[in-house]
Amino acid sequence: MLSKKTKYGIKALTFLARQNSRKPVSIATISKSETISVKFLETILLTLKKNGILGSKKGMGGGYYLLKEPKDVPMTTVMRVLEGPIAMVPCVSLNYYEKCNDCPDEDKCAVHRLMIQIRDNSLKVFRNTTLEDLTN
Amino acid sequence: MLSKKTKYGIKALTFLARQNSRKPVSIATISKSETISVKFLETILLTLKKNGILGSKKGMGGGYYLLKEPKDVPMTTVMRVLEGPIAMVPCVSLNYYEKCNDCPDEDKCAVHRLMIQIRDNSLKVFRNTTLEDLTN
DNA sequence: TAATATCCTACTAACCCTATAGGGTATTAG
DNA sequence: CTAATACCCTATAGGGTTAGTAGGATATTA
Repeated sequence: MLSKKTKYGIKALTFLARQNSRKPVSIATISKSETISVKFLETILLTLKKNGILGSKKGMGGGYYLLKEPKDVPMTTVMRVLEGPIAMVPCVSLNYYEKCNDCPDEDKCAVHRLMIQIRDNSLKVFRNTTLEDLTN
Repeated sequence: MLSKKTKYGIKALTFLARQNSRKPVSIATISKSETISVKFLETILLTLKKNGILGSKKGMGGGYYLLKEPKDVPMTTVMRVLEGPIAMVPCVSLNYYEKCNDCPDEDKCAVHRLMIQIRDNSLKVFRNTTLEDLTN
């Protein structure tokens, strides 16, 4: 299941990507437009900022803005920041690999081989989709 | 993330699929071979039975066995029984559809359109993979 | 009748997710 | 200089799910 955090995060990013200019947009504005709790959205945008996807400006006229052009933000990056690993099991994760404590031989593990296929397909989609693609 | 329940379930099913005969195999036997807690495995096999994937026999020489040939058990069925919906969000689920309370127009929702692609790719893999494929 | 093995429900401890609270800090306008 | 705006940051609470356990009931076989 996709977390609300990720869902809201993607919606907010898409909203920002749709803006004509890259001027800061306040949390309140995004919150209203996308029907997301202000406080919850605040924490989400903060993690997007800490992970180099958004920039911010404080004070009057401040808000959040994209650091890159929407076409240069692949969904792999967004998903990893918000949702964590793209793989369904740690033993097939590229960025967060972890060995299973059961399972002596990964190559012979049915779950392992099945989940590699799922991971590869998901990766293909996320890699080939940018924020720009989501604005249409 | 794939739940342990699903992971163990798939391993147990694969173990059963690898048997030459369709004679009952006891929980204890599967438990030892796959390093899964007996009690936990018990509940998993029970749900597989209740959902028509496994049959069982009580008493001495009893155990669980596949009701169909491995090649006739697609992973879509297994995943839905153990893990639930294949889709990452209810609004793109075929079997467990649910409308989002935010989001007035699904066709215009970025998350919706992205997750349909993920669902379609996962479905393709699960549909084209049977228990037999996992035994190799 | 004793041994084997599934059946079934309930329970608990741990963990994660969602959301909120409450104050701190930087910036801008007047 | 001051007030208003809006982000920054940490902590926490409540609810839900997951992983695993307990303990007895029931059916089958030898």
